[in-house]
Amino acid sequence: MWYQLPETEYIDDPIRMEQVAREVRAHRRAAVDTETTGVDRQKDLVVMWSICPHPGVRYACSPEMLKVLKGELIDDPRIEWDFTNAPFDLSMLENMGVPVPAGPVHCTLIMDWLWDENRRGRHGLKETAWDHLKLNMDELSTVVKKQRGESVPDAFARLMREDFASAIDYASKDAWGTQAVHDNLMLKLRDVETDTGLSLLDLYLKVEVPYTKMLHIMARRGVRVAPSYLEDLRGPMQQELDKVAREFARAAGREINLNSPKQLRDLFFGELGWDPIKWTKGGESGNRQPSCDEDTLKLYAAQGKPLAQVLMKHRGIAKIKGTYVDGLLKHVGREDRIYTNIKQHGTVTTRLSSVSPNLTNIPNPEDDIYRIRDAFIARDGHRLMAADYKQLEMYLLAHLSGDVRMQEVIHKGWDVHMGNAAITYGVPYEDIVAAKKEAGRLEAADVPHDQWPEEVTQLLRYRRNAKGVGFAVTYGEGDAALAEQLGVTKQEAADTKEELFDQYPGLRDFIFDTHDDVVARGQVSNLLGYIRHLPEAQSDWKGGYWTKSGRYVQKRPGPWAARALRQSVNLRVQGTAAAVVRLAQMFIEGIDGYENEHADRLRELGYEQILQIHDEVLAEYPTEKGIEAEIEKPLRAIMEHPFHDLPERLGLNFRELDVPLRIDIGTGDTWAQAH
DNA sequence: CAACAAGCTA
DNA sequence: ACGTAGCTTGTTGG
Ligand SMILES: Nc1ccn([C@H]2C[C@H](O)[C@@H](COP(=O)(O)OP(=O)(O)OP(=O)(O)O)O2)c(=O)n1
Ligand SMILES: [Mg+2]
Ligand SMILES: [Mn+2]
Repeated sequence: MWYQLPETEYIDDPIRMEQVAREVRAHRRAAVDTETTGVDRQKDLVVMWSICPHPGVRYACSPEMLKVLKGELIDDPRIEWDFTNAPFDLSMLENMGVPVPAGPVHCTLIMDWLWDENRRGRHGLKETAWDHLKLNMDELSTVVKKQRGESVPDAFARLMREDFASAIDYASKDAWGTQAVHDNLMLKLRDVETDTGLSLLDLYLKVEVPYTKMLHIMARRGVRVAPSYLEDLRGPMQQELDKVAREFARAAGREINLNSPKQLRDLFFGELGWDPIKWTKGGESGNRQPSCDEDTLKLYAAQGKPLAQVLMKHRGIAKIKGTYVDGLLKHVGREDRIYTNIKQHGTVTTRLSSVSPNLTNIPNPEDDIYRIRDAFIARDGHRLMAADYKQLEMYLLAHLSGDVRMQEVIHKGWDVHMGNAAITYGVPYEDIVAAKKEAGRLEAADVPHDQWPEEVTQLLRYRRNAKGVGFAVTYGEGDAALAEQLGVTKQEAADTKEELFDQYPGLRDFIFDTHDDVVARGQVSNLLGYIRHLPEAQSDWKGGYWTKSGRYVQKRPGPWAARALRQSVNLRVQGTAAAVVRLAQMFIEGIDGYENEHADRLRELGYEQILQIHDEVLAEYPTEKGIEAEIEKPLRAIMEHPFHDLPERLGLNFRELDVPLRIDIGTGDTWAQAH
């Protein structure tokens, strides 16, 4: 069935709008798009909106007509809503007093991402309408000549004044296009069967659709910060920066922009004749230059070069100030809260991403001297609770690989990262266990971190480094890089790697099996069936032929294929971790289809999740005596058993993994304390 | 404006 | 020849 683009109709009459509402109810669906005063999700308002209940019509409506949407449609659980970038439009509608719809919320960005995760940057309406349907969506700039420095919303507002007919035509086309792309992608997703036997449409409808709404609800809550905490850091940091820059200029004999890698490179490796130690990646152009990064500076600092020492100091401060002090303050909005934009389609592994600002890379308090996470606090009368999975991807590796030794270690409650630390750094496992225990005691006694015994800090650092080593090695790190990371010779690094893999022989098999699979099929998937396409695993191979002199040249992956092989292993684990957290978050929220008694209890207790940091859920809860123990019960029940109803929910035949899942819970007045 | 280097997180 | 997955800042050179 194919429809021409219908004529547009402008609706500004409640009686006519009621008729449109009847059409929506009859079709039980509508695509909606909003034109707004700006792109601030907390503040901006709707200046015109469009609705499309079926391909034969398209309406542009005045803001007043939202009363009918609100009064008659939005609370009807049978009506399904289609958007392109649902969280944006839902926010704008909420700003106009229209609540979150009771029915399913679809988003073509998510559909297109699920269809092909590698279309990054091309999931938008213009691109999908063209790529899937050869539909040409107007750029606003072709309808109205955008003036210099004018934003899209401003240009649309001007169009409304200068050429109203074009404005309603442009606006209603987006709702119509959204509907068309939605319908097309529904069919495409339906026809892809995944490795678990589910179709992509199953995953979309049963997991992604409710998740869109859940994430929107969470994102609207925002996260409170103490602006004064950050503001108080500014002055001292700037003074320190200035002081350090003067020291550098004195030692160098002239003024240098310490933020300019190029000026520094000319000074160090040109003028001063230092030997380059590392080279930059050279990016797309492959233009590799001597590097001035921290690793390099460390080496020269250790040789007693004051320029390197001073520059390192500058770097540490500049980064934190630019990104986390000045940067975060720019994003503080209503009620001293930061509202990050959470992208459900932000990664190729089904993890989330967080932008403007990114709240998934706030410095870890363990070695952040400015304790930026202390600026993150709860609303009045509340505290923060962080729940972070223990060694999540190691646990999942144990399950996915079936490695008996790793499963045994986990069943006994031992810590895989500590075990790896013991091997890598040659310290007794028991000492690291004891250090962690001691750290818990010190934390409870409110002893400041800089007063902890050096021994304890060091042992904890071993665990953290071993975490990095363990994942790096599993995901394909080479001997040279590991040698660099550990500060040992290449041979020693190779031996350490051997020893780590020998602990868990099943890991090698898991890695090679995954490689074989991705080479054979050009794609891999996580435990639920979510797909990652890796065509380079099939194309970029070298060798496999006989030379003229009769020698066989072994087949080996080229650089692109080798990369795809590493990515394939990582996807199966990281992607499964993302699934664990997705399901847990929806059970916590008790969102559409994920209603459960634990969620009811959490709601009753006033528990509200406000952030996800990949394997951590951060939440606010009311300050009441003994409430933590009450929250912990349902929270653990949910997070440690995310697959408990998978047979009923998705028809998959397991409820638990071969290993348990465990979480660490921490609470405090600040995010730093909650860790 | 895009490309790049650097550095922060999981 | 390269652990994976991200985002933001500041400089540079068109
Ligand atoms: N350098 C790193 C750090 C983390 N991760 C991935 C794997 C981890 O399992 C997951 C979560 O990060 P955590 O810091 O929470 O690490 P773990 O959950 O493994 O350990 P912990 O018990 O300390 O939480 O992110 C990774 O791939 N590479
Ligand atoms: Mg974590
Ligand atoms: Mn964790």
